[in-house]
Amino acid sequence: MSKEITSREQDYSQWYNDLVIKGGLADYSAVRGCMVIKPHGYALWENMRDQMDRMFKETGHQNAYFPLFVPKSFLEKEEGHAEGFAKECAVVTHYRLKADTTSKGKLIVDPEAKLEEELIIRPTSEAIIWNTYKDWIQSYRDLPILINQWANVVRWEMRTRLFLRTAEFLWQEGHTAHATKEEAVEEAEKMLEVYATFAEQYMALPVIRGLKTESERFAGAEDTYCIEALMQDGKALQAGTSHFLGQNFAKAFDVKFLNKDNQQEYVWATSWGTSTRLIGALVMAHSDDDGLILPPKIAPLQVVIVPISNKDAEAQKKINDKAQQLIKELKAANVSVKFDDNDSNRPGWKFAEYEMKGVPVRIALGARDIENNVAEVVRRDTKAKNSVSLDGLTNYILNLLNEIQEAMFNKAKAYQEQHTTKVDSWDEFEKTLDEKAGFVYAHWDGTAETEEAIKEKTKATIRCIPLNAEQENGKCILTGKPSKQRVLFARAY
RNA sequence: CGGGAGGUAGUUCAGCCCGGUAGAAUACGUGGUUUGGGACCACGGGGUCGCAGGUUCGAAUCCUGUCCUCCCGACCA
Repeated sequence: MSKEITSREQDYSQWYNDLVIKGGLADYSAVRGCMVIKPHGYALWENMRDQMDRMFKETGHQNAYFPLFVPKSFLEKEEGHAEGFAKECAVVTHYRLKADTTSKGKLIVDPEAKLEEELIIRPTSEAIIWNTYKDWIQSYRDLPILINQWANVVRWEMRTRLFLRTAEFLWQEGHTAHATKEEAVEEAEKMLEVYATFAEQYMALPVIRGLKTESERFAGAEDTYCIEALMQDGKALQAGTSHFLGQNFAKAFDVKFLNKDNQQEYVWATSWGTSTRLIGALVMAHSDDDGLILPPKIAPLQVVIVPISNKDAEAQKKINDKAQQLIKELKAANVSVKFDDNDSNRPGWKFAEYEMKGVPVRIALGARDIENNVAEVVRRDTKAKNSVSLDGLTNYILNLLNEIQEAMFNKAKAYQEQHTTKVDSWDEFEKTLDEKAGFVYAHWDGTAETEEAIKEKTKATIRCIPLNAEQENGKCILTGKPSKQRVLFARAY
């Protein structure tokens, strides 16, 4: 990342937008606040989705699908939930258009076709799902219900940004119902760990696991667990959340079950979600000025082979034959590989193009290499070039992909550690945020007022109260009141 | 909703101050030469200058209105 970019927020925004657009992930669309996810970006999402889906299934969940439309009255039922989302809902009021008799070729909303009850385009699905669970649950034998849905949701945000905050986005949302509080809490914590594992092992993105403060909690939740990641501009990004919903939705939708003692009880609930925002996290955490750098485990394309064309037909044939053989071997080893022999672009153009797209490994093959029985192998993360023997090249590539995956995580981890600071005074706190940015661990007196005052003064928020953190007596940096544990502060997206 | 910058070719933009034939780069098409870090030559297609009024012999350019986009704030479980 260039120095100029760190210095100004606007430049960083520009840098990020360029990476997303030139990296071929997505583009702005004709619809305000919505983006077009292009094939490269969608393939990346599919890889992430498939991996997470496997992990959900391994933890006993099943997929299902619920309606896009939520009747307004459903959304109203859980008060906190309704308030939290009311300001950003798209609303369907009519079901028909008709020709405008005063203006040829134009359509108007048919006033005759007004819906009796407005439909809200889901900003999240708790309401419609709990309305359904009511019919599914009678006895403790019906529990737990462990369901996940892959879907799109709409939140009418005032300001949007590619992947990070779009009006419509793709996500998964898990919704579970349990017989006991303990089981529900365990579920929420288990899914947080699934997210953290996915982020760290697949996205090469180190995260901090924690609990949100009351003011940052999900609308309708008792507790919100989250994973927080650090971006290269020193700002934090919430990368996934898992909520313990208590009995709030069960009470709102009257979902009771008969327990073993033949007594009616409200069901305990969780919900958890991650979205295409993770792609934004990936871009901001790993990329450099030459483009995206994608972790091998989720990169849509892991290896690209660029032939260095040659006028000599025989030499050219040798290059192509060798490339085909390589492709066969790599594919057999489950590596996704592309041979770009498109003649309309020269090698240099291709090098730059695949760097922009973040392909982890590039192999260049020219007549000179064939003569020496080698290939030029370049890794995207460090740009290191190596001349590698063609014998055993497939094994070399397999090892290299693993090495890149690991190196990317280590680099991001080191960055996070370097940009994590413990502070004990207000001056130190402000100075760190302004001059160093990143995560800041500090003591807080536990009140919402102090949290708000700190946000007001510095724009920094409490990202989370870290889980399993050491207990330590200290004084709140703002009020000086006693505190037992440091919390994680940062300026955030 | 406040502050700022913009809307001209598919894209990025120049031209506007000082009114007079609609421009560049890039992308695209055809042909050729090329190919080890974003090639070159030739020819070609492509724009009612955001929209609506006004001033003028004449408006991308000046005036008024209006719509939209982007960035920064506000907002954002």
